[in-house]
Amino acid sequence: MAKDFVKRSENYSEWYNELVVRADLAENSSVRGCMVIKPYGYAIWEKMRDELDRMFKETGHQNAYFPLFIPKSFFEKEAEHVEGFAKECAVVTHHRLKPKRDGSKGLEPDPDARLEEELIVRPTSETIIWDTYKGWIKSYRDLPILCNQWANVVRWEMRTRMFLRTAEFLWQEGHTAHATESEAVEETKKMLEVYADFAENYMAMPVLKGVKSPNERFAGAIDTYCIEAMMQDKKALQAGTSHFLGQNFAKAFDVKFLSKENKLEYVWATSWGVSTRLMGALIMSHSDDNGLVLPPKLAPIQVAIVPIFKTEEECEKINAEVARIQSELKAKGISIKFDDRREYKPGWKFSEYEFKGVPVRLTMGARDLAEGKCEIARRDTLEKQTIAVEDAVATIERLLEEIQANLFQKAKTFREENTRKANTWEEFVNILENEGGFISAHWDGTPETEEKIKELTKATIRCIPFDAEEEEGKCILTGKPSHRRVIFAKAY
RNA sequence: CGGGGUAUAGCGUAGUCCGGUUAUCGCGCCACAUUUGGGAUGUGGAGGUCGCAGGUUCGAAUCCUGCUACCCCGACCA
Repeated sequence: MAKDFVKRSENYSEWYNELVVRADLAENSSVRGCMVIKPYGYAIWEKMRDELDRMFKETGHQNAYFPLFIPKSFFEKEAEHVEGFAKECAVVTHHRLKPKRDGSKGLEPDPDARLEEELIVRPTSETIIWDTYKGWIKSYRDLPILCNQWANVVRWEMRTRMFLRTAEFLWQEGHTAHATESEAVEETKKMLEVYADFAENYMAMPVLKGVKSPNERFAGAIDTYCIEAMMQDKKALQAGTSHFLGQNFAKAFDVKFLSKENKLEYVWATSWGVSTRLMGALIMSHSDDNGLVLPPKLAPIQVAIVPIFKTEEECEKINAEVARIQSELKAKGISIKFDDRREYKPGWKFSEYEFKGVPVRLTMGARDLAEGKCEIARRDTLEKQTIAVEDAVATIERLLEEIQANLFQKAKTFREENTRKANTWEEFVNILENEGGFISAHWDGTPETEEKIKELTKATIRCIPFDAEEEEGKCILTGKPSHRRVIFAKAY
């Protein structure tokens, strides 16, 4: 079974170049470009979802749910939005099947059951939500509306990649409505901060915060803010986006309100989302040749306890000793898997918890028991130490914090080591070819130049960092003046 | 949608060019025994519409035609 994991996961190696991850999180289903997320993988998603959900609620948001199907006409109302999504929609045209008319076996859509108007399986919910908000908003007293939705969406991509780009994926999408532009902009920024906080403090994944260039902007947005992370193969991954939509959707769906000044005004909007792509980001940020490495705050199992015994009598004695440690850890809210399965040998279990990314493993055998000791192993560094049983709880608690901090620091150092400045085109191309990673460089600010650079090198502007310093320089491609550096990289 | 490739047991595969005994091997699975501090060993066993549909042939995993699905490279994208 274990080796089976290894073989299958060789498919994942493309994510890491040389890295091989033995993680049995998901598998392709027979449906094109979709994936089945297996229980252990889903447990990680649930941990992420629960933390994000808590953060959303702490910032004043509520959950709601909107329909999966969106009438085609809704998409036609916002010009840029249609253009952005029209090429990748799943379209429902019929509501009934019947046996094939030519008598061959199989079914076909019943021509009599054709829908008057086609339904689109949501690729994102702006349109149906704004159509709904129209009925909710009459006065400034109805604002702001701060809703979030946990849902699945479908985008019929030409090419799919496990976790990063599947035809159907799980995500959350926040959609807010505000009375003023400044309040909406503030909301957009606030939610980007929530994402950055989550990425860095829970996923232990450092991110760059910034604004997207026009080419990379969300279809229908005035501005798209994003967090960008660097994976272990030095490619960039967009981990989350927060969009300031201006009054585009309010105008398209005619959502107006009476202000305090008794004037009829269009509503200001934002939307923001993160998806199961974060699972890919998590895997690609920390994993090593032995499998997954999970940050303790998101690990479904934080501590695995493996007793080693020959006889049932030994087993009982060890279990009794371990039970105490277990109940103390549980009281502190630490999740534990106590594994005294007879079916597998200890070595097998060690490997299993390693490729599942369990942060800490506690092992106790007859030898330890006699000496009042146990062995503690940490997943991030693979170090093992033997300690006194009475120190186990405190040691594990400290280790979990240490691992969380260490993973973040390691990823941050890696990113810093692989972020370089380029001042000329030669330098730029040279870094891309030989080093990879992020490149901080000047750009003349035009979409044409960005497009040209992408064509020549496959590198795109990941973001214009919020903290970019004012600095006079020349565009690496055109030599035209520029006032700040932007971040280029090859991206997923 | 363009270019290239693949489809044989739960997984990974040999055999296909050049048609011919009972379709190969490894992992996994089941039983028993010995094992248990880093993925145990031995013996025995179960498991197959050779992607689907036609065709050629005495005979097809193998040759021909059509279809479908998946993978890789492009264009697209969270």
